[in-house]
Amino acid sequence: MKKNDIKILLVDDEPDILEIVGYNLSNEGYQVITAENGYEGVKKAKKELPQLIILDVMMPEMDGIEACELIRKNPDLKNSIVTFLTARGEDYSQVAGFNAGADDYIAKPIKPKVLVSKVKALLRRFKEEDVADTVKIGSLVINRDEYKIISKGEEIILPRKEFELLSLLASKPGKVFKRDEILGAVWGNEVVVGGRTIDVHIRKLREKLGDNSFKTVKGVGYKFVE
Amino acid sequence: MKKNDIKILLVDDEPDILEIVGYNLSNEGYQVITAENGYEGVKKAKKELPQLIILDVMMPEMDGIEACELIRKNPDLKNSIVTFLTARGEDYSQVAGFNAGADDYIAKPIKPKVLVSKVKALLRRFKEEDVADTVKIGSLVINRDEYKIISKGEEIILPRKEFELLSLLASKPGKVFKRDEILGAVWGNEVVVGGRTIDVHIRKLREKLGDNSFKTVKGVGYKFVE
DNA sequence: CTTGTCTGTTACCTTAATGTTATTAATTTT
DNA sequence: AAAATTAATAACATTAAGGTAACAGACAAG
Repeated sequence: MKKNDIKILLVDDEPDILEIVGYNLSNEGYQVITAENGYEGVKKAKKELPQLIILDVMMPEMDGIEACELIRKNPDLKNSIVTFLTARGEDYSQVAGFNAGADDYIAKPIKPKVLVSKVKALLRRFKEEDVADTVKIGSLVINRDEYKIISKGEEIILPRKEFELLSLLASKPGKVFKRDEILGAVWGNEVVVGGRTIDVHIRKLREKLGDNSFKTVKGVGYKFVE
Repeated sequence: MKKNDIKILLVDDEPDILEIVGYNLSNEGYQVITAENGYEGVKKAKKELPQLIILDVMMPEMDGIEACELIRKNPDLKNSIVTFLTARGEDYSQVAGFNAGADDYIAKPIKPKVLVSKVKALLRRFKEEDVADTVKIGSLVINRDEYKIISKGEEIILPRKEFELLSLLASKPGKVFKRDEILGAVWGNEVVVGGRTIDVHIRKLREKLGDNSFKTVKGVGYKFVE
């Protein structure tokens, strides 16, 4: 997602804040939408579906807490990040804010540089969560980052060797991997293990994923098919 | 920190201002350093490392904005407070000032009493921490500034290593962190510690937060789940 | 049909990796 | 400087991953 595709909704009743913060964020290339009270903020949030919503806690019409609760109830906005602006020392609003579903808060007085870097950090986190390091083969999702497999919607945690083996076979669906290839890739070239080792691991995978995916090619090796 | 240990750098090209403001601040017990243009101001700032820098926006040689940018580039001065002196109605310089990294501004004409109380307020703020850096993951709230966390409404204070470890794992819930990744991030790349060190710290965290959050992936590492 | 080769399966064993606890060293606080 | 807290290590316990042996079954060739 390009930076100028990112919408940030800024809700505060003080025009000064809107101007300074808005200026800095626009300057960074973000698309900034503003609202002057909670009611208007929620309305614009629903319409614009911003990635990030910055809410002042104290506002006329509808305060930030209430606005946040309403935003969290909207399914379209459940992936948006909500962060509060809170005056220093307002411990209560922090707690209430988190309870209402906020992800973070920014203390006033606002320092533009801190704000911008905080916004960047929040958006980075947002992006990373969505675009995990995953590979999909049919109904199988392999996530190297989390060392886990999702097969038919079921999350499966595999031990290292099994994970590596599956990972290898699934890296080229249809290709037959010879036994030496597999040994070299999963066990390492120097390591020598018994003749039945691969079979056993294949068997465990078949057990955990349902057999149909692993085909035996006698005298040659194994392959993974969808 | 005693009041007479506090250095304030005052940069303005008008001798009148230097005198009046300087007099009032000295009277309050602050140590006042002056400079007559931006260039000289930056030079003195680097040498004296004042806690507070008051910069006039409009100056010959080098204006306040530029001076501020230079000051902000110096790591030794990153904790110093910078505030501008700006003529009333100079909206642009306010915005530009904040953008350059200023913390506040003081409008001319200067009223000594207002100035002094503003300075006091700024220095008070300086003593407190910057901006609370707090992150929420599920029912866990991590406050990097205060090195404390809130788990299930309970406030828990963790020692540094444990905090860093939790902080790392929780920064990407679900991701499996390999042992070397953890060592690199928490202990530093050069440091070599024994093989059981991570386990022990994980164990302590499990004790304090209830085990369910930390999953072991044998042969790989650990992950945090909600 | 028989035989030999190859893979599947099971149960078991070994070992590597992690968990646990106590103790010591280092650090911070008072 | 003493006390308290935290960090690291060592030593041992526990667990589960990985490997193996032994046998069963399948398949192809003769």
